[in-house]
Amino acid sequence: MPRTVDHEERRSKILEAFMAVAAREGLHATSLRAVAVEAGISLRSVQYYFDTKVGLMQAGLAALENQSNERLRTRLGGLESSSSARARLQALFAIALPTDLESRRFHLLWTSYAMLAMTDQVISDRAFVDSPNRLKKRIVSLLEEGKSRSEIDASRHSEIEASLLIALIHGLGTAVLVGHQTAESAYSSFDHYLDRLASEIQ
Amino acid sequence: MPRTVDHEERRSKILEAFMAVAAREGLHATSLRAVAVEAGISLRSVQYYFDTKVGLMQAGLAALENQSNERLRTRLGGLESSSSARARLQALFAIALPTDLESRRFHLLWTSYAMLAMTDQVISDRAFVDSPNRLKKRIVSLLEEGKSRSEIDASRHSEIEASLLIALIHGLGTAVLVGHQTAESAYSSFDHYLDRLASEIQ
DNA sequence: TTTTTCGTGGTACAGTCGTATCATAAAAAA
DNA sequence: TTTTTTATGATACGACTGTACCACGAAAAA
Repeated sequence: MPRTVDHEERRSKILEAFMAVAAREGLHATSLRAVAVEAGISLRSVQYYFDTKVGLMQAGLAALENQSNERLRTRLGGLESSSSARARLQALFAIALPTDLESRRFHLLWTSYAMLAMTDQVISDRAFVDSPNRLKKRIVSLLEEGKSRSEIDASRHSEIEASLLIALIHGLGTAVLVGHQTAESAYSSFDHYLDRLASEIQ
Repeated sequence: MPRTVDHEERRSKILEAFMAVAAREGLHATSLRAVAVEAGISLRSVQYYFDTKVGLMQAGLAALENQSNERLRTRLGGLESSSSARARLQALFAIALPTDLESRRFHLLWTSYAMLAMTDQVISDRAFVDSPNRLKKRIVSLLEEGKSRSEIDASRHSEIEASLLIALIHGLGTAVLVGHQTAESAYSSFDHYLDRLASEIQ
């Protein structure tokens, strides 16, 4: 068998092209031909490595979340459990806020996938539940650690606070993405929120 | 001139069909023919009242926001300035949370439009900035009123708090829409948030 | 009554899409 | 060396899509 090509390498190259096109033209307007051109290969090759378009889109979502997890892991790993809970939440926010190209891409595409999943049941994989669950657990343990160090009031309900934080981060991200807020005002708002989260209940 | 038909009535009928199809099939998969079938008219008539597809989509966004504003106005008008700030924020949240069909439709389509606007500049009208501005002003004045009644600590920055509230409402809405949270947990989380918003700073 | 304009139906056109098919070069297996 | 398998190219097909065009009934205007 002449396996002179690395399938995994080809697939990730195509997926990278897919995400690039999707971020530029929109997820709905991403054709197999455009992906092929972006990757510098023929349409047939895209078909070869991802049988159908649905397959490519599912793999695209998985790749998007993998990339995001990786990004979170590397950029947050440096100060994991060494810094304060507040510093780590600020770092998390800085990573998540769609300011640079990669986070913009993630926010845009993830939300597009989410809306797509509401009408096309083909997408609603476990990819949409695994990754957010992981993030929530991470934040919960972060809050618990903060409590144990008295950085966060112990009466806070970590599960609820984590849900609030995720929702807030996503909401501020969307606001920045569509231009309702500047990144600076979002940072400032989030800081206000953290002030209140850390402070004692009256 | 035989103007036996009410243009405005025809247009709103078509727009209603458009939103129904878009909510069911997805904004990206909404064809003029599908809208025509949904409205019970011919493709030609859709073309007649909305020259181009772009025109229909722009009018669709405007109709969506009008409908949402109307909904907010009528359902919130009853307790405007008579109830507490907290009660009004809870009512606002109940209206915005995508639980019933209409709010689900709004959240899904508005977010779809927002993502679409990131790649297609045809959509980025002032529709995307007018309506959110109006909502923010409404919340700001609501908070100011709450301050004047000592329901909300006077040291709160109303602009920032309004931004946080909008982001949180949107974020929780998305979480409920995609199934990351139940409506009940979202209500509970929002209540926790209001607790902290109302309480004194330590 | 004649003329003009409005509203609508039917349909054709050019383009794009995902998918399937056929051929073929290259490399491993025999 | 012969055979088989892998990877890729080129291309065709049917099903859409938005848009344009033509015709015609009806009702207002003349």
